[in-house]
Amino acid sequence: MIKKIGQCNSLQVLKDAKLSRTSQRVAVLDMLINAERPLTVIQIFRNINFHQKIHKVTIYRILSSFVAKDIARGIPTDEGINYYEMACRHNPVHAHFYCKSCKKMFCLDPATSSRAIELFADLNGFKIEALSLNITGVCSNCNKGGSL
Amino acid sequence: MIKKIGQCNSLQVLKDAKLSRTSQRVAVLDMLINAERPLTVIQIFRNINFHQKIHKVTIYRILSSFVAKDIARGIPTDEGINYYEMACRHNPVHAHFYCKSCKKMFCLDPATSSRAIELFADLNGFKIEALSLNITGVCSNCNKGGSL
DNA sequence: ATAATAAATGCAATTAAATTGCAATTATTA
DNA sequence: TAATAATTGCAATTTAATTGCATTTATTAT
Ligand SMILES: [Mn+2]
Ligand SMILES: [Mn+2]
Ligand SMILES: [Zn+2]
Ligand SMILES: [Zn+2]
Repeated sequence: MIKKIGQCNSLQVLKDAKLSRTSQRVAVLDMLINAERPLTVIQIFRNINFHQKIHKVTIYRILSSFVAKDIARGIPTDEGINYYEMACRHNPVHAHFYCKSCKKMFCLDPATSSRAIELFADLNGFKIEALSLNITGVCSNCNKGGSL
Repeated sequence: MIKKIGQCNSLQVLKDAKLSRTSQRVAVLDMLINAERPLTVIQIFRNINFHQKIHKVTIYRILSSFVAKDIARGIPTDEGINYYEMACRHNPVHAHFYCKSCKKMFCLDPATSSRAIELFADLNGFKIEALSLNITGVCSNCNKGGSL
């Protein structure tokens, strides 16, 4: 499991991506930048709306715009829920672990992840747009009754 | 990409799993056994209902029972749709390629897949229940205008 | 073979994530 | 500061999947 290291400046990220600077986008982006794990739309919605009111649909649209601009990436679970994380240079594509118990998603070691990903580098004729390696199970905290 | 080799007998599979033998279960199971790629509920529904009437909800429930008994496994896509394939001894867990264009899912080489999967074998304290390695993109057929 | 019991199915209604249309608001640019 | 373009809020919709319940079908015991 890794911890986020690299930090980005949300205003700079938006400027580079040529996305207009709205308070909603800044709020969502700051949340992604500071998150220590991928977040769902609902998690972002709840956290932001503690202080600021943003419509849920807006968060869907903001995240879609981030994904389109390669600012963020979406990680779908077995259970059909999308988690989002930064897709900046500090955070290359990597594998994830999803805990069915606490519903948290953990980022897995990027070195091991990239070794796995490289194995599928040449699927001749097939154009690869995204690769996801997801493990589902129960996290160590939940295993020892941590969710109580 | 691989082709299905191993065959199973649907009646025997149901008996071994202690699932009662209904015409609906036999139809769904035969379809999975003979499929050359994973199928969605809708695909199964359409194919079966060409000759036999089965309610869509029944297919959902049948597939859930198959997954619970490890007869089949579900493979979710980026787009939130579940594909199903046999989970018998002839078909170990492996990676998949999902074509966004034609919506077909392809099974990838199980040898390469298992090498990738082994890399994540020991996540200490984390109980692994499922592992999925999914690549999304455009298949070779669609790449050369095959979907036209 | 028949009756009793248990399981599976069909149908309608529901859930929940995600998407869309459109009017109102906000940001960018000239 | 005004004009233009983009974004947001809200309501309605879409769609995969799930649930409750009455009916039908399969399994089991007699
Ligand atoms: Mn991650
Ligand atoms: Mn497969
Ligand atoms: Zn957990
Ligand atoms: Zn294709």
